[in-house]
Amino acid sequence: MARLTESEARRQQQQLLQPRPSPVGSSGPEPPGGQPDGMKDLDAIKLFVGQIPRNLDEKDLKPLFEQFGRIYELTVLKDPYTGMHKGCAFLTYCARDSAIKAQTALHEQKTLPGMARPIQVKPADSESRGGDRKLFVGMLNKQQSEEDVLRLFQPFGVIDECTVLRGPDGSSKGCAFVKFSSHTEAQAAIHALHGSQTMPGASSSLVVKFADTDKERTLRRMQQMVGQLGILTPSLTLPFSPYSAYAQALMQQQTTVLSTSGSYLSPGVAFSPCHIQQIGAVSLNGLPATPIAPASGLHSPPLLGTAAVPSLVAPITNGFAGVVPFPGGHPALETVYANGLVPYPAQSPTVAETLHPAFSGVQQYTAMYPTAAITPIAHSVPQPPPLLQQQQREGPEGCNLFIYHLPQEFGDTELTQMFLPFGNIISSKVFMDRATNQSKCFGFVSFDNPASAQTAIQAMNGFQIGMKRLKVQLKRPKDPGHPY
DNA sequence: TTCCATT
Repeated sequence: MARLTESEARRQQQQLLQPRPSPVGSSGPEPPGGQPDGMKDLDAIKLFVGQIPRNLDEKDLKPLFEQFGRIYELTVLKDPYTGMHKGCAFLTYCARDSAIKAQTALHEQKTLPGMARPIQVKPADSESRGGDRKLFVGMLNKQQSEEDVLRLFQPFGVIDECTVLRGPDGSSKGCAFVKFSSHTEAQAAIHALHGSQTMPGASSSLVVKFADTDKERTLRRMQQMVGQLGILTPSLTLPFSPYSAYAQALMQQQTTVLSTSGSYLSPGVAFSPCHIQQIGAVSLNGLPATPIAPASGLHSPPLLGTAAVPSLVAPITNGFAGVVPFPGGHPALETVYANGLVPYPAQSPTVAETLHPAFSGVQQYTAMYPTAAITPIAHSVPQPPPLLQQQQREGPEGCNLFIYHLPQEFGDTELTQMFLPFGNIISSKVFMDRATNQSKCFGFVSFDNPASAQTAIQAMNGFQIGMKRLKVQLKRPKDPGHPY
């Protein structure tokens, strides 16, 4: 709560500062009251500025850019809900010429303190018409540099940008982005190059396709997380499947993307609304929830609960691909789906029809997972941080969720895992009945930022598990004015 | 084998 008021105050302060002193480059004093922010040229260019340290705001950045001309508008991009600095900004000079000078002088030329990569100063996406022109290039070999890729693509048009993706150590990830000046050129390159050759050492032929959109990227990430959850928690996968929840969350995330092209989904994670209902039907029919969980059935195996979850947090929160401890998919996971649980006919079979094959799928799955198979995974995680052990730490206001209508079988671990994809979880707790040691079917999850909480609400509120629908809403803030 | 951010 302190954060919001702070940022509001800052915003107000900035507004007060609006009638600012005349910029360095301008001649003579401003006419009082006149020319509020000046006029911008009709052909002015809006610039995108990237790689800005998050502790710099407009007033910190102004001096850097003013030396190239009078600034018409400079806006640091912030998350609309949290006010969190996004590390980039939009900049428009009054004069087109200033923008060009700034781009020439600064783009990739200077690295701001604390940044790993040089500052980006280039026309904003909104400035360029012409839709898709950025390509993803896969199946390069790791020796190929930007120059090599450039050589490959130059014949098809003007290349605005060419980046080989690299790991933290600078080694190539075997793929690249190439941005052409037009969609047509990009299309031509795809046509000519995709599958055209196999780079020495690459496992298959060159991939050239349009790069993922933001939406596709988000989806892809969630899918990766879903995959990891399945690997980490085989005992939880069925029948109260986080899969079904995530599947629906995924469905909600995407609007038209998947409905038109589901081709890039792997079979194992391709869901349809029909399949989700099937999974729901299974759970409401009272299948044993966690076949290899300890006797109580209320808690997950400690190894999973304490070790596996934090290991998942790392890649989500800091994006270090290198720390993901479980490369590749899991064959057993495929098996479940291959054995008829998910791929039902689309007709809407009766409950009786769905129950049997689903049940056999469960049996088969658990049979392949003696606990011994899980243990090495948990052990591979060094120093399990006591993430779940800590007492209910509340997040800031707006970060804490109340979740009701949880399945009886859900414990803290399940709750945590269900909400992991939406952000960094500070704490999560399912409330238990003291007398019976049974879940009260509600709990709390705290994120470290309100945006994650909102995302989680959007994705999970109303989600159907079995006969119940989750209620996911902000926890009522403790109001000191109303002690009761 | 999908990136650092695009109001």
